[in-house]
Amino acid sequence: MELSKNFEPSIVDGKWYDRWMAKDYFSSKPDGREPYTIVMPPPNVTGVLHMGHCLNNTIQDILVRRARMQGKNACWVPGTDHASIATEAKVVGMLRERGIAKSSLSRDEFLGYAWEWKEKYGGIILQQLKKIGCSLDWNRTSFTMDADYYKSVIDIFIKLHEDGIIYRGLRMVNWDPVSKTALSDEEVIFKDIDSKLYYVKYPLADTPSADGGFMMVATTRPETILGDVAICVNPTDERYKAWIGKEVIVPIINRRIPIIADEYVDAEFGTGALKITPAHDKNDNEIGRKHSLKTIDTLDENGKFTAIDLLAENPSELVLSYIGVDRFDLRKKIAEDIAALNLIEKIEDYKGQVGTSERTGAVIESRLSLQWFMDMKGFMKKNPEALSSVMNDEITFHPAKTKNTYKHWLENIKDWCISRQLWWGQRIPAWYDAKGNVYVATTAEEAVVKAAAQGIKLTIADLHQDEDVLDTWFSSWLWPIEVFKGVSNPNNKEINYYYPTTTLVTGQDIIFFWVARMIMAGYDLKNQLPFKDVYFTGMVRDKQGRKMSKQLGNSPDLLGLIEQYGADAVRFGIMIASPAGNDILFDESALEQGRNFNNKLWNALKLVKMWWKEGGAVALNNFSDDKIATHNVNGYSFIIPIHTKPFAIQWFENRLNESENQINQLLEHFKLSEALKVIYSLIWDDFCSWYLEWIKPKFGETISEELYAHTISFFERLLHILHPFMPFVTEEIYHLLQERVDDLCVKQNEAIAAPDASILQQGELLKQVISALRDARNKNQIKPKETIKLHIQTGEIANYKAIESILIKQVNAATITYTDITVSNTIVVAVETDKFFIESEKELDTTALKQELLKDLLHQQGFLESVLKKLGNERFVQNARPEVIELERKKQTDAEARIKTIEESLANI
RNA sequence: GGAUCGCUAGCUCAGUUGGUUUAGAGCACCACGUCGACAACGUGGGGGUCACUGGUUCGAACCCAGUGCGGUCCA
Repeated sequence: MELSKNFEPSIVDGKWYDRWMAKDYFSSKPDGREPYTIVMPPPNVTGVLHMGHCLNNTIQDILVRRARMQGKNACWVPGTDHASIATEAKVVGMLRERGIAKSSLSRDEFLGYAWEWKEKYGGIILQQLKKIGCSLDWNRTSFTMDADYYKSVIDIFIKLHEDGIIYRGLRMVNWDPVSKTALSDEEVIFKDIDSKLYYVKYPLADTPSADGGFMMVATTRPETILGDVAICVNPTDERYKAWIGKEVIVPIINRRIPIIADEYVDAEFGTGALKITPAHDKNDNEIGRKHSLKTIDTLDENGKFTAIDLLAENPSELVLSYIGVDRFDLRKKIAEDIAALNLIEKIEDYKGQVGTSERTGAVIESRLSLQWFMDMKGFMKKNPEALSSVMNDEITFHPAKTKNTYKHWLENIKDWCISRQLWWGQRIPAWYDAKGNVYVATTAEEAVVKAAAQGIKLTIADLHQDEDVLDTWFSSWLWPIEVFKGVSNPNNKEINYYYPTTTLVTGQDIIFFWVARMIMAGYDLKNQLPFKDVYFTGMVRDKQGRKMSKQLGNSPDLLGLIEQYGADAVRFGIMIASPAGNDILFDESALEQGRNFNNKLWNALKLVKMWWKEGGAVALNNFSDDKIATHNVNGYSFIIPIHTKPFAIQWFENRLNESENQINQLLEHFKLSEALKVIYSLIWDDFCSWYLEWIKPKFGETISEELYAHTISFFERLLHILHPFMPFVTEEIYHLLQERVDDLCVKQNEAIAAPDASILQQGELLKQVISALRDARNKNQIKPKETIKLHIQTGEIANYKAIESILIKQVNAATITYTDITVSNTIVVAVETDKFFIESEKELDTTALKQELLKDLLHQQGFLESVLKKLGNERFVQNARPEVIELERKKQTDAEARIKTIEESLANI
């Protein structure tokens, strides 16, 4: 078969994915093997594949494919998250485009549209994962709103309520006025903003004159002033000691409020006096509670002014005119109106921070609201393993530094607000009667029973269900358990086999949202960790280190890249530049490198196939082992091994064993990027640049059956090692190397022999000599086509006998001879303690040669000096470990020998 | 403001408990090369006071302290 010039992924990729699917390689069932389980972090059901997913899922695929080849029962579970707030926002947007307002729909109508949307767009992202080769068990595809899953979430809510962990309460929450829902602390992103600091005067009450003095307060939020209930100062602040207990007047509303003292106030900030607005600030609310102050709410759920709490005070026309004004306009308006009263001293520029909604970007309002919460401190008391298991590495975080972040969060954990004022999600199973009593139960029927148990007689008609749904993460935290039905059908065969899962791969950004909570759920519900290793990826950024965003337009079109470079090249590109836990600077040139690597493999295939002849595939065991024999060289008798195997085969066999051990070690430690680098260099440098060149026959000649069989077998081993990283190209070449029925995808690993250090060393010497001689040729402008005569002066002729034929070919020598003395009128090259004399037709440029040697001499002398200094230090000789001293002695003798060699060479010129 | 991580070649990063030839790789760069695998390539090459200042040690990129710069998380 004629092979194309380059590897063509677009033709190959889909073909193999279909075949793997047809053969059902990715589906897993419990059996006697050790399981290797990964649950995919479920992307938003309406999401599309981006670079972050690509990185994340490529890593998981590498781990899963490797486990599969190691003979483990690999199970990788796909699925999607209903992503309550994000999806609802999308559906609302879609409806708006169709001219439908959410407010005009009933809950059921809205959910109808939402499900329709989900069915239409829900699967897209999963289909895209097939394009990058993800070997997921598609039969297990799960969704966080599947019927069983939904019910499990509800059941867990009820259980935790019964445990006293979930409660309902009126608390300060983070309120998103755009999506009109409460958010958890984790969903609030703090951003730096430029704002103004307003210095407002609060006139002192009960003073005879209008100009009886005032309290000056600096605030960034004058729009909340009508909700002020006190002014607070630090009790140690000398400036204000006399004021404590007096009253001031709130501008515009003319409310009398007290001046109180609390340690919380920072005397350094602003004027040292803080206005207290318990309805609109978390800290103010704390102080308000501590000092039993009233709460006066002046902003509604849309972030617009409301006067409901003010009506009792008989507010002025001016106050009433604010009704319905948005908070940001209100800020300007109220500031102006206070200024008109001559009560603003000054306005300063101020750099502050505000919380914004992770989803809508809206500035968050702290708002007093009746919501459902989880008592996290109480929960942690019940499940202390959630922290200890991570700290003692039962659950190992990679990189380990993320442990600190985790610890800090858990030790300062706050209650989790789990209710959301949305419709898309699991509806809270709480039922209210007319008196406002609440019954937590799966159904209204059960709620009636619960009420009866409390002696309250109700019918279903008397109850209405809570309108709110649960935070998305309140369902995601069950993911590793419920994808195996561990909640809905406890102790089933699957959960007992696959759980705890093996490895979790996810972004650092959701360590609190998701990772921490899965660990908590694992211990609370299963009394077990949910996974043993957590591999955190960094964020994918662009070349300049900027976050990828729609606005910047710097997020590449992933599917376009796959089309252009091929899935393997994309996988390579993203993995080669991805140190564990660090952000990845994505650069398309890495994809080019991946594509070039594909071609390198492809061309190696073409070369090897050129050597194929009828009956070429010969079993390896047809060839006998090495033996030891005496050998005659130049009249001297040497004991040297007679290799029936050519040196190239021996060397590469050992090189493979060495590398494979190294790669396994790297992968055990999740150093995927480094492992790929080792594989890349093993294939490109050792296999292609050295091994294939060493065995390459002259044009028109063929290689021996032995060489051919070994080469095919080496190539297969390389493909095997590379397969988890680049599944398509490796499978394709595996099948092109020779006719076969099996697939690389499920080929099992074989035991790796220990490498023979002496052969590896000899290989290194050979490479070093070849490079040095080529360098010398290059520097002396000997053309590649011109042959040389090579004279070798060495104490170890045996070292060179086995590699002579390779050396001749690689440095284009006509002859090789061994010599005891310096050969005059030649280029001299020193490697280790051996000398090489290049005899050539070419006129020699002795000055350049001399300079080269002098430079080397200087280097060696400097080196020797540093070694001698060490050895001359008495304390070093006394204290250092013997093997370290031994090593330094060897360095010394080596350097001395080399200096001698160079000096002799210089004398010869 | 608190916590935390980092600073090694032009760029992105390795460097395992301090000693392994006076620091390694890939990309980029320079020179030469189009002999039957590969120019998306080959063969060579140049390039770093390991952020700075002190300390511990026979010995420091590595350990300790401080300074500077940058990132991330939390408030």
